[in-house]
Amino acid sequence: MVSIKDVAKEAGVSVSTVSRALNDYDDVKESTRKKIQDIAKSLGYRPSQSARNLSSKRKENVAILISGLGSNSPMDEFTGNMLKGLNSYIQGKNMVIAMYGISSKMQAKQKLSEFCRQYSLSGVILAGLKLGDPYLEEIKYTDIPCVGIDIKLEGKMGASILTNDVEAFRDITNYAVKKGFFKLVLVRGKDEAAVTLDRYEGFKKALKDNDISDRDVDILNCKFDEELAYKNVKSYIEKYKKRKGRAFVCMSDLMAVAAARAIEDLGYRLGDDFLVTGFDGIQLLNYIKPRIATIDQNMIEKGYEGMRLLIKIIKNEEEPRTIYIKHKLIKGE
Amino acid sequence: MVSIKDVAKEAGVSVSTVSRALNDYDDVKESTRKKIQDIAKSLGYRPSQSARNLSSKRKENVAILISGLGSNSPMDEFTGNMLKGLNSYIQGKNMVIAMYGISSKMQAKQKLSEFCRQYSLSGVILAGLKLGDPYLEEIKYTDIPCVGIDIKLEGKMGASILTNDVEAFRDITNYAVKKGFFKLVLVRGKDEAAVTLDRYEGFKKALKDNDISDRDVDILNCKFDEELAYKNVKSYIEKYKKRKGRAFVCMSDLMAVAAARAIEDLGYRLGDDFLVTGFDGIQLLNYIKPRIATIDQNMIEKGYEGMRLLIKIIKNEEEPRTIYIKHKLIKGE
DNA sequence: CTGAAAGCGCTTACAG
DNA sequence: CTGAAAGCGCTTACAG
Repeated sequence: MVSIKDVAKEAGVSVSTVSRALNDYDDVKESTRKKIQDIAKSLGYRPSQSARNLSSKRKENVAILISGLGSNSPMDEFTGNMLKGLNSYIQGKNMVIAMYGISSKMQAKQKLSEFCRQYSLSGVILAGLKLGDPYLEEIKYTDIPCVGIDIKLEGKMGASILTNDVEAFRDITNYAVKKGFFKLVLVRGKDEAAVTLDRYEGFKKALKDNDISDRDVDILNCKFDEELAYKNVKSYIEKYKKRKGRAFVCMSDLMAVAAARAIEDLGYRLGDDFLVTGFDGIQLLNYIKPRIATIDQNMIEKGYEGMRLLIKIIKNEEEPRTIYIKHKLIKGE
Repeated sequence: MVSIKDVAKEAGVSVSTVSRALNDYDDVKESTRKKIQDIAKSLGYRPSQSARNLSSKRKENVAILISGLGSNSPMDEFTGNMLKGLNSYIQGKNMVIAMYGISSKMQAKQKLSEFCRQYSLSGVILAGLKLGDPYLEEIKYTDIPCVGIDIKLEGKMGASILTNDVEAFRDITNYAVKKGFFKLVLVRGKDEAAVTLDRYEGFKKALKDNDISDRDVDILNCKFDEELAYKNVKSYIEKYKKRKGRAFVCMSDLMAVAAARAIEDLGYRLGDDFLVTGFDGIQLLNYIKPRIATIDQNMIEKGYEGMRLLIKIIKNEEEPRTIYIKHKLIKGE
């Protein structure tokens, strides 16, 4: 295995010169640099990251820490796309990102700062964190740049990449109303999720936008559970048989798909008798007919922006901040 | 940041003793070890991986190298689930896995051995590799343990985790026949893909199993392309209007979904007039009615086994070899 | 512009 | 059972 020494020997210079030449220090004669670069290349020399981490202070090692990876359930589309986004940013930048699974349990055992020291990390992206996770608290006081995906990070080093759930849900609700459905049924997510509250706020804003009174609104608490959504929507319709013309405004696509199924199973026609809208923008919707309107959260973009911001923060070229990724309304049929 | 020195000082011993105590060497007095462990814990000490990599020969750093991550398309379910599987193996094992995107282009620029040296890797899992990728050739002669997911790796250090595509496709074809469909239409993938050839072989075996002659078989070349499958199936049926009772045996679920759509769009009934079978076991099928029969490739298990095998090989507890992950026939409606 | 030298935080023969 | 010391492969003040 070829080390910096081999390059130095071959080039007839000292290791310090090799190091400076390869790291683009400007106090190296151009001809020397050229020679060293050529030799390094021909030898297939690659500096050991470990040695670098050990000797250098300024390092740019980043990692994505994902909570909930260890389980045996299929990977959700959001996380997958976010990973894609991360990687598309560093692609070609000669960078590398490590991925670590962090359960709530392990967060309790090892502090984030310890973790970062152990793996020489100078910044992390955090995904899948839940309210109440230990790292959330620690981040408030840490000096390691952290970027939260879909979770608000506090503290002077905490940055966040979010969807503006309030506005997004307001948009989709307004869309339903514009389609002519003035009586709304909110298919709601679970209360513990921060997004539920935001989306609910957006819902209420849309009500105000359209002067819709609470009497024209019902709420089905479905906790982001498909089966529950199916059951609740079904029994809701059965209960109020004659009351067609309602829009089921759902807080997730999966609940929307379940709602649509319930409606069709009862013999009603989608988009006509009832309207269903979703939220998330998952692939599945491309295969369900008629097309359900939804909000695309643009997870690839979130991953990309998260990575970009993290790098900039580490390089001191940007300040930690919250970035809202533009959502996109996808119309239905 | 607390280092091994801090622990040593606090414990009143030398750093060598701390190192040996924490690494479970057996030449340390039990009381000393206990004291050191307690102090290390209370101080929140974590050994620096970089320092370890540099000083120690035996290391167990592993990484997953994924080709095709840099693109902007959504992450496919297979890769996502495979990642889940990997992580579920190392979960709780106090291990960590790095993830690197490797395009074909970058493979040409940096040899695998150089890559592994740069990041102190003692073994890698390779996913998404295509026939003809540079690393495939290099692996034949490398001494770094490599595990290929869904790709056959050669050489004394090459291991592979595969689906037995021949048997799996034979199974699903037999299933179609058992359902009473003796006239088969193979909806074929692209020729360049290794799996296409294997699945075709399985298809032919099933023909033999059931004494089906070539005259009762048609082949639609659809290249794993949904639109092509839709078009081809549609025009095929239109051409032979009266010939109902055929089974479209598809080499992928997505093509199967397209085929099913084509059939329904023509006004025929699925499972009755025509049968459609898939291959892969993607989530989408859970939402399409009637349920399309398929083969579940069990990607989570593949990731899990890949990780397990790699670790064992590195520890010299198992030899590199090919493992076929059991596929599962999922019946349709 | 270049080199000698210290040092990063560990591990591991070696000596006792 | 324990410690002193060398060494892993780099980076970076410092001297010239």
